[in-house]
Amino acid sequence: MTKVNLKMLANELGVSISTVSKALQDSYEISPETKARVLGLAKKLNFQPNPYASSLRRRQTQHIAVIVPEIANNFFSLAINGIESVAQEQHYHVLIYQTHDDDQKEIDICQHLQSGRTDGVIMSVTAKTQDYEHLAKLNEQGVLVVFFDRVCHEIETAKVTTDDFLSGFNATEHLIQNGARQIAYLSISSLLSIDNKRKAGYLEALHKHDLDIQPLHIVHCGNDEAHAYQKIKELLSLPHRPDGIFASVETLAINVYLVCQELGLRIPQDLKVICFANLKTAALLNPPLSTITQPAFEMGRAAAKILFRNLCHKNTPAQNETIVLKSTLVPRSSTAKGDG
Amino acid sequence: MTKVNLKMLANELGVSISTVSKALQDSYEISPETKARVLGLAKKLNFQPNPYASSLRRRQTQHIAVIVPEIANNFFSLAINGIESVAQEQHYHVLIYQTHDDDQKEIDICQHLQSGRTDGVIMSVTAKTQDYEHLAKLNEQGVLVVFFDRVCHEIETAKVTTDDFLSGFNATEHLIQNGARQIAYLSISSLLSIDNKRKAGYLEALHKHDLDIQPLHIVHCGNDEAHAYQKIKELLSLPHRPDGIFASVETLAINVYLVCQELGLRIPQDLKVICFANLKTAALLNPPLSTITQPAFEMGRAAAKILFRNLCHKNTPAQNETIVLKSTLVPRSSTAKGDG
DNA sequence: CTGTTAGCGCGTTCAA
DNA sequence: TTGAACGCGCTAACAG
Repeated sequence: MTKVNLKMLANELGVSISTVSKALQDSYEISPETKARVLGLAKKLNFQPNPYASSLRRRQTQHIAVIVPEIANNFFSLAINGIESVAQEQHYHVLIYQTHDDDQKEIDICQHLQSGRTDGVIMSVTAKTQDYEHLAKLNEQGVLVVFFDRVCHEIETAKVTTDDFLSGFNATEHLIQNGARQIAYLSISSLLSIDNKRKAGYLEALHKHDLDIQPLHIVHCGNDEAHAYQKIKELLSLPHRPDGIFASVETLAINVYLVCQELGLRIPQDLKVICFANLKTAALLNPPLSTITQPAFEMGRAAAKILFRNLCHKNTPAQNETIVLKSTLVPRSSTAKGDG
Repeated sequence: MTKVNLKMLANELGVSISTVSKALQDSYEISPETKARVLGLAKKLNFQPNPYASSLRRRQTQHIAVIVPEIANNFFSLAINGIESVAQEQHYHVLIYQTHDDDQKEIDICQHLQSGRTDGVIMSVTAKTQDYEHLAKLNEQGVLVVFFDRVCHEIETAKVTTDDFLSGFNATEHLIQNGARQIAYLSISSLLSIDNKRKAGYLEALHKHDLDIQPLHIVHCGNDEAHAYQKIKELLSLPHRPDGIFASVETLAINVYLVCQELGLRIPQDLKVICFANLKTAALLNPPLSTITQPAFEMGRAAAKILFRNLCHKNTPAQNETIVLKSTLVPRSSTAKGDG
């Protein structure tokens, strides 16, 4: 385990350090013969330049950071998958951080990332993030930021989202077309723009179809699973129980499903349900639920691509456009594969 | 965006660079007053030491790498969650790499990680990994390696697994006790030790109960989803169709479920099924399947803890024990929440 | 208690 | 075409 570095290679070959360095970078100032000798020995000794020395000198870390509320989540893990796939192509390395939806943790992480550990950050904010200073500061420090899904509109930077208003509208209309009249909306946080947009779409659909808005039918479930379960149970135990539910994220949908099992409510006979969910999860649900699926993998890839584009043209002004991808609504009739 | 570094702080305060450095590390050789001044200015200017300069000098990267086949997988994402939680406690940073079960990609990644980018690696090997040189080399280069779940027994290092033989045995016996006699085993790869151990447990259970082993009932499904689906469909279309199935990983279980839907096979009337699966996924399946759940999060935490323990005592010989955690078998009677 | 000095390993001038 | 020298920002040995 002897250190193999530039100096060592140089000694071995009887040339100078800078010659080796240049040869390894295929510089035009080095003769083909020396290049060959250097590359030969480097291969043989399995030389890898020290990334941190390189970073220090070149002022480029080759690292990007991904900050998400939770890794063990169908949406976010798929998005990370997409990000990682682009990073590999670019020979970049991906650092992962999770906030567990704790805004203080988000602040700590961002604070740390001002150290220059990464060239860029791809993130989805916490459901509790109200203060944007830590995000603004990252930008100021020259760390490129790209938001995806849970974006922060107050910061001027690139963003990748889906068409949440339209999805919310379509989802709600889908329920209406299937006969629901008392439709509830399950929210995680009114601080999240995605949540608000989906809710706005929901309200718009109710409005269009002249349906009343029941304040009791807009339920803030939060992130805590047990709490969400309880809230949903209360909702479905109301005297004027809704006959339709729009769950704005997958975890809530699963809780709806579980509560229905407990209360003995049949889907879709007693309750029409539509939810945001990953395709694979959706395939498992039985009785089947209509679902809206976000292109999580593609969102990750898109976010990473913008980041790298901006990294490459660091001198020119960054492209701060918002990319909006389409979610897809998959209707499922419970009759298709019923086993009753 | 002026650089704030040690030199800048030193100039500003009229002291030397090393004084600032030591003060920031709360060294005993610095007077309380100067410490206060230094810390004061550092806070004010929001100084963060450059991590790469630090790493270079201290020969410690503060990075660990996690290599898994797939991030978007219930088991692995939970394990990463566990790893990340320990890393945050230790002020370490987690680099993520996925192989997509491509052994060449695994080799490339390990090759790269010999550069000294990380102090340690936590990994689950590919289903195609046969050659262990790249893993051995990592070890030789002083990069600590800890395997979890898909371990490589040929390399002498710490490992975290679950009791796969016993789980396989119990799973199979569970099916037998529920009346199955022709039990099939769905494998992903005979190169994986976990797969082989589960299969060994399965065979042992058949043996104990004097049941014949049908070669056609041991099916290598591989990693490709479509291929697995096809294989399972063929299995369930055999003239002597099995009346029980043991799926060795979650993704295969889901395919069993889907094939049953397509072929109109009822679980458990026509087919008893048991599978390895995440608890949340298991809760969704309807009709319910009996499942075996690995403590993925705890496995991740355990692996990370061993790694950090070994990192702290880098001089003393590393602890290369194998930690074996327990999986839990959750039987599910289809009568509990039937809706037929 | 503080400062001077010497690297960590690499990339990049500028001379030769 | 090559090499000597410097510095990225930081830590650590040693002097004062």
